[in-house]
Amino acid sequence: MIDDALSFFKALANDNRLKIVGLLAQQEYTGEELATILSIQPATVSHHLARLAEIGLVSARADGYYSVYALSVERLRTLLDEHLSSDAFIQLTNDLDLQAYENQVLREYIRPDNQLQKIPNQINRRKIILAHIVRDLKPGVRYSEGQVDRILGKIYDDPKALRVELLDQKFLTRDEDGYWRGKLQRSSGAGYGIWD
Amino acid sequence: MIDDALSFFKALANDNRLKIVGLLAQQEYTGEELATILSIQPATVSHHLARLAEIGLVSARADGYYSVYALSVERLRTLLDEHLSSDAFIQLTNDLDLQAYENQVLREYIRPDNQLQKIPNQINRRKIILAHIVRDLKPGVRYSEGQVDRILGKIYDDPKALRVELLDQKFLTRDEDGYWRGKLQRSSGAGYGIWD
DNA sequence: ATTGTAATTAGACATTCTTCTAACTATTTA
DNA sequence: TAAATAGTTAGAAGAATGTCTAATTACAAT
Repeated sequence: MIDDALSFFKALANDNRLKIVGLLAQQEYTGEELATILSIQPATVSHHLARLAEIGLVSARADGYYSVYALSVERLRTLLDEHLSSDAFIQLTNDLDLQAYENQVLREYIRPDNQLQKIPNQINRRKIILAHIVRDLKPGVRYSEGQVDRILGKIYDDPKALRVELLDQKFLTRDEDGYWRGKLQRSSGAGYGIWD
Repeated sequence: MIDDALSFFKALANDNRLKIVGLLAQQEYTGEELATILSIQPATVSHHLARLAEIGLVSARADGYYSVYALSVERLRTLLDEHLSSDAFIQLTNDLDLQAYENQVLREYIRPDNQLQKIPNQINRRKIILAHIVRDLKPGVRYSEGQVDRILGKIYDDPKALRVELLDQKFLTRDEDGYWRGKLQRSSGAGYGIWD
C-alpha cells in the first residue's frame, strides 16, 4: 500500500527522470536521443528508464538495434488515481498504530496492577489518563458521589481529586441527581478530511 | 518550473514523510505524538516536518511548549493542480534543447563549410540530414531535375544520389512536371499528448 | 528560580542514489 | 564474416539523504 505510493513518488523524485517523463509525454524517443538531449551518458539513461519501467510508466519497443521508449499514458492515469485520490493519503497510515502515543502514556502512569501512580500535570497526558479511567463507569448510568468515589478508589488513593479532574475536563457530568459519564472525546485536535 | 515539481516529488519520496502526511490528513498531531506513532526520534520528526514545511504542505501552531502540526489542505490542492495537470508534464521539458540530437547529427555530417561529407547509412540519421537539406528548396516551388541537382550539387558531389534519397524518404515529390518539396516531418515517432 | 518537557539545530555516521567507465550483448551493415 | 552501433549490466566513486545523539532554546509548573 504505502510501498506502492513510495515507489511512485521516488520514481519521479529525480530531475532527469522528470525530464524523461516530460519528453516521452510528447513523443517517443530512442535512448540515444534522450542521452543527447539530457547531456548524460547512455548508461545513465538506461538506469533511469529501468526505474520508470519498474512502476510501468515507460515501455520499450525494439526497432532494429534501437529501443524506442514510450510513456504509458494508461499507467500514468492509474498511478495518479491510485496515489492522489481522496482516500489515498489516509490509507498511508493503514499499518500504523494510531494509539501508540496514548498507550505509551497509559503505561507510563498506570502500573501493571492497574493502579494510577499520579495524575499527570500536563493537560495533554491528563486527558489521555482521564479518558481511559472514565471507562470504568458505564455510559448512560447515573452514579451517586459515593459510588463514583468507590469505583475511582479502586485505582487511585485520592478518588476525590480524580473525580474533580474528570468533571473539569468534561469526562464526567453532574447535576442534582448525581454523576454520569460524558461522551468520549479525542485526545488531540479535531480531525478533518482532505477533500471536505 | 521543474525545480518546483522536483521539490514536490522529493518531499513525498520518503516513507516517514508519507506517513506524516497521511496522519495529518486526518487530524492535527504534536511532534511527540508523531515520533511515538512512527517509532522514530523527535529530532527526525522535526527534520521531516521541516522538509514538508519547505513546500508549504505543513504548518505549525504553538500551544504551550508544544507545536501542533497541521496539513495545509489548500496547499496540497494547489500542488496537485500545479504538478499533475495536463500541461505540467510537458512543461518539464521547457529548459531542454529538444533539437540537441538533430543538431549533433548535423554537425557530425555537415562540415562548417556546409558540405555534406557522406549520406548516413542509418535511416535515423539519414532522415535528419535529408530533412535539413530539403530546406534548400523553397516550399511550393516546382523545380526541374536540373535545377534540383544544381542546388544539391552545391553541398554534395553526388547530387543525383541525394535526390534519389530525398525522393525515397518522401522529402521530395515528383510528377511529370518536375520536383517539389514535401511537407517537413518529424525525425522520431509521432507525438501524442497525455490526455488526448 | 529551578526543574522538567517539547522542539529544534548541529554534527556524525551509515545508507541510498546518481553517475560514470568499461565490458558485454544484440543487431545491422560493409 | 568483420566492423560499427545502441543498449544493458556491473562495479566504483562521489553526492545526497535519513537517522541518531548531544547541545540548545522556549515554555511551564512547582
